[in-house]
Amino acid sequence: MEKYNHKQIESKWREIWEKSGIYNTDLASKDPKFYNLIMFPYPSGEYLHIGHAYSDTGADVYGRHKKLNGYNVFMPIGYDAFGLPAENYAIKAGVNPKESTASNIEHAEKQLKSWGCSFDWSHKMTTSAPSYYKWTQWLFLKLYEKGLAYQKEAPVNWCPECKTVLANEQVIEGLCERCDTEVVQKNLKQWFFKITDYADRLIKDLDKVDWPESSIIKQRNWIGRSEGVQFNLKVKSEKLKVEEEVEVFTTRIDTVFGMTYVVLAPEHPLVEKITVTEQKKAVEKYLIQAQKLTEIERQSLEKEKTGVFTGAYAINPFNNEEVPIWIADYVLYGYGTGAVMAVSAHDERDYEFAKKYKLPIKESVAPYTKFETKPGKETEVRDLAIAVVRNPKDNKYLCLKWKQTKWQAFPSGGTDGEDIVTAAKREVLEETGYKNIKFIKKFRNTIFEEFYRPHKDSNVIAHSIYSLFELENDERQEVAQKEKDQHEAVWVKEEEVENFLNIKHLKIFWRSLQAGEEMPFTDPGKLVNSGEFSGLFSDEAKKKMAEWLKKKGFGRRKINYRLHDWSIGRQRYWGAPIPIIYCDKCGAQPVAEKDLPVKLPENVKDFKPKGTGKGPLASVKEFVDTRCPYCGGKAERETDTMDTFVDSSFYFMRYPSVGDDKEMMKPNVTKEWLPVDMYVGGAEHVTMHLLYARFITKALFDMKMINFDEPFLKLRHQGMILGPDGKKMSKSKGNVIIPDEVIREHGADAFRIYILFMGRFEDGGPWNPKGLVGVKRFLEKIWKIGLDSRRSLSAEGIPASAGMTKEGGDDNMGSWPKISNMEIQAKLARTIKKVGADIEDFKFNTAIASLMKFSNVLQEEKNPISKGDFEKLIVILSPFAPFMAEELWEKLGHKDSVHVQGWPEYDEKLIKEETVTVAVQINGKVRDQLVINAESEEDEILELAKASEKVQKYLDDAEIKKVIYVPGKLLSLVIS
RNA sequence: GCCGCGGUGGUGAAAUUGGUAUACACGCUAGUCUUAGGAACUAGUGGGGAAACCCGUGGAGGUUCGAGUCCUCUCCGCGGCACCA
Repeated sequence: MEKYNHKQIESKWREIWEKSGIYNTDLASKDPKFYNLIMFPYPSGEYLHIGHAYSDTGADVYGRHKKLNGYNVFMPIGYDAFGLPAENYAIKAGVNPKESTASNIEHAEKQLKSWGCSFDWSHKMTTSAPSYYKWTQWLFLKLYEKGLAYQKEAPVNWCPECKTVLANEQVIEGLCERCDTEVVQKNLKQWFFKITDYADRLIKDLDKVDWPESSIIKQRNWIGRSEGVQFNLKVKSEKLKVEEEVEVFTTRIDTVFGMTYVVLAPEHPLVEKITVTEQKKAVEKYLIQAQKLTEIERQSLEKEKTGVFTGAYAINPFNNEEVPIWIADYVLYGYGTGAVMAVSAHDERDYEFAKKYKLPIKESVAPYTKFETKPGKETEVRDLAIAVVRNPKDNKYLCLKWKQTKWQAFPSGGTDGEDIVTAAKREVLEETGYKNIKFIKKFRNTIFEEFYRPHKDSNVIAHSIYSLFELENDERQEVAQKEKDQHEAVWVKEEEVENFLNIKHLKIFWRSLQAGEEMPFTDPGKLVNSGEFSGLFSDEAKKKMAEWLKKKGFGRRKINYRLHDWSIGRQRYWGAPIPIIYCDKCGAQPVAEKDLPVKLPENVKDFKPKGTGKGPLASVKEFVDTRCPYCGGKAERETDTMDTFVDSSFYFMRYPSVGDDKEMMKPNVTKEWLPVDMYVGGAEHVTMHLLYARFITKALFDMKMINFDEPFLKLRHQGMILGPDGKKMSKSKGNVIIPDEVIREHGADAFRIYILFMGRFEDGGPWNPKGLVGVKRFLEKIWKIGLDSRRSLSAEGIPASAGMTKEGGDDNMGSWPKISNMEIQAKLARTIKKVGADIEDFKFNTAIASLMKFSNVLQEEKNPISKGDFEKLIVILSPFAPFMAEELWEKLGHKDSVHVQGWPEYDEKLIKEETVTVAVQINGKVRDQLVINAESEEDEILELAKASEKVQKYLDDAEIKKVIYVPGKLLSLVIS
């Protein structure tokens, strides 16, 4: 029999497919469209690694399944070829990036073609080609027209190694994402895209897409919307001649009565104006010190907070109190107003700072917990003294276990006009009998608790004040019977108190007690010491206080975002030049559309970055010198190029229109083919590429150039394939696996199946080729079933063993039975259903498992499968093993391709099991299994179960109290 | 610290979403065939026990007739964010 030779088969079909263009999509076809997109590869000089193959294969299986289901599937491919990594590679190799990119692409293409993916190569494009970046520049002009591209002097992230500006998203823990160099801040005039204008819609429209929930959350957090108020405080400083105000942003206006100082970021413009003479020296010293710190040092959490007093004061508009104004670098100039109101009692950072500089701490919000109350009953408001008695000898706490209710609590009671400490002491004596306890301290915060008291049949709102005592000795007096009936005193170990008393809601109190100092309370609660707002809950207070500020003209509601505008200028050679011309007379002028593309000069000898703040293009005279498009006078070109993420923010819109030199997007084709139906790629792109692409889409939507405002309807991520050592693959660790060798040895089909079989698509994990043999066996099994004539029947259905020649000729498919036996028909139907459903869910691993299971059935089965049914198997196998499926399809006598067939139909009736196995549980444990007719009723099954020997053993003199029947699954008996 | 994901046999992993835990595969053990096999096939394979049974999804509680799945707490691993007021 002909052996399965993957090399021969795969190269044969690769060639045939390429010639016939079977995967080239007719975009004008009437079939329903399906835009199946993968994130296009970045040919940086490394081989495409196993992660690319993984992602593309998953997407390909999905796309092939769609195709078999009648969709006109478009799976284009191209190269993201501009940008830093490609350029750095070229510099290292000592060649022009254009050359190295071309050879990198050539190599990547070989790899991509070996994977057997149904890419449409006829729509290929490369972002570094003038025919592409013409549209990158065009996009820039459109955004410029709408005021969404602008220039400003701004502190930017500067990588001294790459000698360029980086977007915030490209700075990872203070280091350059490409070369791990420490990023520094530099003030430069920079081009930005105004993505912040879209912040709200970028959050809101996440509702419209089918994306992994975790990615939606990641984007939402990245944009970081927070609602608050912004308001002004008058500044008092001997230095000021005119009145000044400081504006602050807060999300916790409800804590404003607790403000004890104000902090300005060191860069804040007011710093200079308000600092008093006396403090001038100290402030200057601090500013110099702050400036020296790098971004990482400044942001490191371990670093103790530092700051300096300006000598000036701000006036809290709510109570006209004067509070000192400090400067501290824990306040960021880039967020909000660069100034904050500090409330040390209710904010961790302010608390830490206040503690260090001995600034006052003032409570304005108290914890409030509402427990179950009984509506209709009288509600009493009471001051409650709570006694926390600690035994210093064994570190246990005195608690009460209530008898009528489930309460477990500290001794406590109403104050009845006494002072808190006296009341607490008295309660301990009355309730527990302990005579000698020593007062240690009183907890600062009042804690509100609302609950129902069964022993008094009323509700109470308790204003609880906690006091700490230490037990001096064991001396006790007799406890009154009345008290004894209600509760019993117990000593609880410190580590058990939290659970015993169920005081989760008192966490702040308990933590403070343990820390030996009172920690800030940062949750919402009930306002205290807050003038007319006292008594309100945080929620209402926020509203009322915002209204109050607005009415008085001090401030307003404000929404702030963590997201910054997208800095897109790069002082590098290998990118699309920004199409702007600077004229002495007319200023910055956009290049006319008809003059696009502004070509990147090719014969540049020195394209290395200079580190001067200007890119290498600045020294190419022929490039720089030009004419003003407005007045025609002498002018100079912008020499920055665009961030690569601009290239990739619209490529998916360009694909269907590739080849059109007049328009970026042909209206008809675009309307038909976009948005993208399925997008597959890595989760590492969520806060960069995916966010930028959504922004650009919305901007173009607003310009009425497209009729959709979300580019990717469905998104799926592949997991990360790690090196065999379980670590992230990297060249330096020497653990990079490239798929080429695996494919050479085992074939693309085996590789595709194995990589998808390893685990859940979105999980990934360490690469371990051990299991590949199993997949190989599976493929060879199918191959044999298809080819081995010994397994086949004569046309009359007589088994081969009954007389047919044992050895058929090579390539003889033998003859097939007219129909498969019922068992096989049923199992095939189930397999078709399961595989289809699993692919749709991206559960490729279980789809493959069910194919394997079915192939095992065929192998064990003495009566083989009919030709028609075997063909169905080949069709559902074809997305996973496109080469072998095609070869077998041909061997079965077909002239057309297996990849253009229809997904096989199956009879739902076949799927229903005739008999089912029902488990019989007794008190939750499986005791027997019954094989019964699937149609059986509960009564019948119960009788059968009772008749079972195994069940009877348990039923002896026991009474069946309850019967639960889950149809076709299990019968659960509860017996006494 | 915050947000998200995960922890199941010797290994990679399944589990219809509250219904017989370990499908499928690797590995291992035994056997068949073979001159031989890193081949193929057959049988077995969570742990304990001779068996009846008992125990088992990181750990501790809870809800339920029934929990890998839900709730509370906790430990560990991974990813993201990180002084965002």
